Amino acid sequence: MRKKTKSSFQDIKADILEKIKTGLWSPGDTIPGEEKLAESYGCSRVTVNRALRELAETGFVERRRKSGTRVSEKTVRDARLQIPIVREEIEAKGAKYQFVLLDKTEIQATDKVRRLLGVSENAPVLHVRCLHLADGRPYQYENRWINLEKVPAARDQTFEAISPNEWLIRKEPFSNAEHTFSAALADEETAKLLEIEVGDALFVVERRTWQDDASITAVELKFPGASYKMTSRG
Amino acid sequence: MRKKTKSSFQDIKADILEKIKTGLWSPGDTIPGEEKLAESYGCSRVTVNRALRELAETGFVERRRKSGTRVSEKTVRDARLQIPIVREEIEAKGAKYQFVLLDKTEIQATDKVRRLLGVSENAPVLHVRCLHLADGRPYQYENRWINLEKVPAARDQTFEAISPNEWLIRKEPFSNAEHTFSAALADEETAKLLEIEVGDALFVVERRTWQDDASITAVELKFPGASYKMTSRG
DNA sequence: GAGTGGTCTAGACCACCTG
DNA sequence: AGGTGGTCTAGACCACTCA
Repeated sequence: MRKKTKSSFQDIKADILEKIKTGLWSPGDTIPGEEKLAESYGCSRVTVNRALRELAETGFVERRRKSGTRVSEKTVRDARLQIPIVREEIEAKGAKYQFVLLDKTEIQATDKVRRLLGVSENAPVLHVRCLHLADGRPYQYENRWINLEKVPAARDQTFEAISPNEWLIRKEPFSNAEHTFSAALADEETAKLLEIEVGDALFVVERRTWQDDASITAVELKFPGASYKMTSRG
Repeated sequence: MRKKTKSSFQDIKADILEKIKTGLWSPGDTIPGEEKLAESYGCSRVTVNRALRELAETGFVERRRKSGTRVSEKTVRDARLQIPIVREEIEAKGAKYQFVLLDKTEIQATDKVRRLLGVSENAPVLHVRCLHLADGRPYQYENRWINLEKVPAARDQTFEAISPNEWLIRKEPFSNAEHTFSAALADEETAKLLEIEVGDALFVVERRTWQDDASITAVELKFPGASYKMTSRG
């Protein structure tokens, strides 16, 4: 005899999560199969499947054919980080956004750049440096290399009306990225540009962007460390 | 007349993504409804639904009842960041992990701590400081506050065999966290502990953890900035 | 009110993994 | 070889939201 309680996959998901959180099902335990759960919840197997699939996506359980579904021995934590566009970040604070193109030079890939972009020797690369301002004060120093083999149109862009970042996002909207965060000390040039002291703390973001294994751009972003924070919830 | 091509939701997902990436469907465009797509792919509507649902979860499209599915005007990027446990991070590098408990004191919440933990005045808080070592060298300095109202058992823990972090994870495995990353300069105490110079760069992670709106712990982690990097792909 | 996505069902077949 | 999850189908009803 079935329970006639109406259940959606969300209720089932919540119920299973509850059992895990309270420790009724502990990490490492194998939980009942879809068929059994479907019967006990009085719903079809597909509904249970969806609940379990989503719990697996979130990392609460691990599923394998034949051996069944287990509660994860969760150790590493996944956090979702939103990397904002500088302009939006500044405007969100109610400040006025401006940016200044410092220079734009076509170069041949040096060793460092070749490593960053993964391009071959002597590949044409556009080096762009600019400064982003919030209410007229330096906010971020951007040091960027663009792979001209992949994005030749960048050569003809002045980057006066639109920043390289936004231009690239518009041009190649769907790419993969790798972000690296670190801390460093301001050297003389950076200090001057950001109007801070030599030796002040910098928060550094390095981003490499590619599409279909071909590198598009690599960028180094430096923020005055005393004021900048990046936050993620989850 | 239907195409008889066999399609799984993954193929459909890939096909739609392709149409978006090549610009055939541009940001802002409304794409055909599930019914139409199902017909053109020669599959059932549920299959198309799953493909679209997953694309919506990833942020490529936005869906609304009645008005349909649109290609996102994607601006901010979501990156998945994995915050490792120190011990696992060190061991993954092939180094030997050790940790030293510096001190452990029960205090009454100061203003700073009250703000971090969101507890009331004079709430009992455990302040723990420790140092994590890789191959005997300082790797991370941990400054932690634990809400004793929520985790009274922490009072009786010596934190000699197991670090506060791992103990808490075992005790309260499913909690929410907020991470904040920033850069700072080493003060005298931190420099001494991490065996670096005063004024060297520090990479700072602050994490606040809570469960059901009740704060469990807040921690400040400091790494020598010259060597530490945190990377996310996606 | 009507159109679109959101979800459910029952039954089926497949694919993978483990014993 | 058999058990478990993975996916598909056809049809159905619901819920939201826009006009």
